[in-house]
Amino acid sequence: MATRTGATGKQRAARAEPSKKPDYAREAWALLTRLFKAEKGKHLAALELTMPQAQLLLNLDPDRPVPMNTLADTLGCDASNVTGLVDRLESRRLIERRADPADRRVKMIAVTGSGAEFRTKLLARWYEPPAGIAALPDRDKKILLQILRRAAEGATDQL
Amino acid sequence: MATRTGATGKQRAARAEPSKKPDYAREAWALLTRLFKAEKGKHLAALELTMPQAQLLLNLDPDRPVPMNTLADTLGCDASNVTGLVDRLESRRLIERRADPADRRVKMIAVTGSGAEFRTKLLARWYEPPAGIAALPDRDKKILLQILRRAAEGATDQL
DNA sequence: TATTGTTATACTCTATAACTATA
DNA sequence: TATAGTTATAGAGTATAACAATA
Repeated sequence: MATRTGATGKQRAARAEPSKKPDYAREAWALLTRLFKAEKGKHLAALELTMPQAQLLLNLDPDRPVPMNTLADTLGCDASNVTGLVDRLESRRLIERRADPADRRVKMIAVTGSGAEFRTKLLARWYEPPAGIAALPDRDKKILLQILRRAAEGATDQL
Repeated sequence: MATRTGATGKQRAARAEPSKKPDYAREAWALLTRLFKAEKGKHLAALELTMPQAQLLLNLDPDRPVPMNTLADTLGCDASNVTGLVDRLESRRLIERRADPADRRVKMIAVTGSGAEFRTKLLARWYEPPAGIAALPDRDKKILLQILRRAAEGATDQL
């Protein structure tokens, strides 16, 4: 949105043809886009996880097993898909299938002891800000968060 | 997140054990992490592209074909992988293989006419900031970018 | 009948190794 | 011999459809 072909306010010259005005938000987002790719990739490689496996693990509560179909909903994928993801994570002893006494069709996914430990490491890394951001003065970090929170409020259910 | 076991005013006490102090950068990054997943997913679905296909397309210059092996380097994947990606994109007539007169082993990947058009749409979407950020007052956007640029400078080659 | 999880099947992405055709 | 691209193969992610067990 906001093409604003008029060309008026700030930008003095630079009214060649498309009359591009500086798009701060777009540039910021482009910057972040590149960062994300690199950061998440590093974490996944370090922990030998794939993105879907990490998502599954992050969406588990070590204290409360969840049915596989709930997991499929949470991850936004088909149930048949969850079977495979759980298979692989279970083979690493990070999670395990448990019976549900209330409904014998259901299998509850629980985080194992070592899985909980592993998940803690994952969680610590996953939201760790990139070096450049972590190195910002506290004041900047605070402003950054304030602005993003404002953005989150503004969008109905964006964040 | 943020268990804040201490339970006090601002901070002051709260020196239970982990003594968690508010981590602005971490919270900001967590916020952004969720946003990215949703945003990029939307774009890819809308254009019927997979992430690697989008990356390939974005890394092409419509005005200058590149050898496949260069593409493999750029994408950071194996050459055998590029073969398949190019196959699928070529079957959609978005790109095409061309001979290199200088070296008959090489195949140059060029963007087709409709491919260039398609890529323009992709590019427009790809770095489009989320609604919440786009809706921020211009002043906030500007500050956001300034801070991120500072972060980019700070990190040797982070961004 | 409806639901939960699995299996069968079919794509895509990914890497490694082997192969072709060039250099 | 070395390099560019392909093919063969294998494992992971994904969805759809069919199926078994259980509600």
